[in-house]
Amino acid sequence: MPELPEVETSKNGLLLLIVGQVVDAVYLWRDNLRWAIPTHLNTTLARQVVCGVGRRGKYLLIEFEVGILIIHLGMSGSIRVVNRNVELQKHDHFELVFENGKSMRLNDPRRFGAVLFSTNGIHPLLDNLGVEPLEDEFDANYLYTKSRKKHLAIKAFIMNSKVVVGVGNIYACESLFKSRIDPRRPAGKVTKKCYQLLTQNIKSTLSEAILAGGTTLQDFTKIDGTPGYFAQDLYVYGRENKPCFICNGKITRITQNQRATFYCPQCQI
DNA sequence: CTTGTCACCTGAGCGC
DNA sequence: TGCGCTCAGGTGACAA
Repeated sequence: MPELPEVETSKNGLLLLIVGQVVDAVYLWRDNLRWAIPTHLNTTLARQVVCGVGRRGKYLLIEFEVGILIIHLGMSGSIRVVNRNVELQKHDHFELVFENGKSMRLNDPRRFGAVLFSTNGIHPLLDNLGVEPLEDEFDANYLYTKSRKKHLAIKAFIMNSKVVVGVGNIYACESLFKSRIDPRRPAGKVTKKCYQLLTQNIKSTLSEAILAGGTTLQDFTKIDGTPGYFAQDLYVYGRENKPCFICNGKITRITQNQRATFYCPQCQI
């Protein structure tokens, strides 16, 4: 579910709601998600003040003086901030209760997400991550240089978090469509001119999705539990056999690396 | 090193 | 209603 815009949407919500708040209690409603949740968090974070909320790729970073709480939403995770007396929902796995009576809850049905902790600001999962797509260093030259001699498909290339973080299945499909690039093209054969288009379209697609509050297909909700509205702006994702908005041809669905790819065979070459 | 596949897990939707 | 099947926003670990 959550790609970069969804994580950014969650981050922005948390910035408003939990920065400056003091942790009253930490609840681990189960001991693991994708990995074990550090059991010491209830003592480590007690009485700690949230000093900031950040994001690296699709990782949410909740900053304390004693370290950083690292949260990943996996495929089906979402975060809500509610009053602490609100009843727990099914799949609420982790909870930070604050002294102001609010509670931040991580809900994740499929449990591909993660809750981790770093005392020194570094973590193996955050090492070796590629550039942020909305930063200036992510440009045509970067992708062009990185892709030379690569034989894998352009779609897999831009979804590789060691190249650029935060571009998931939806936005990869959408950005390639807007750039009129066939998702199957070998990354190493894509011209710099095409990469110019592609980097611009990745940036604009992600930015617009952030403004719309992310894409809600099934699980994702914003901090207040309401859905994002970017789904109504999708050109190809989930539109198999529907007419292309540009040429009226049929949107096609193929499988690449066991992930669905949607594209227009007429427009994308 | 590069590329592709599997695994992790629950739930929705569909055909029968 | 219910069963069995397919599919779903991610990504680390491993195989070839």
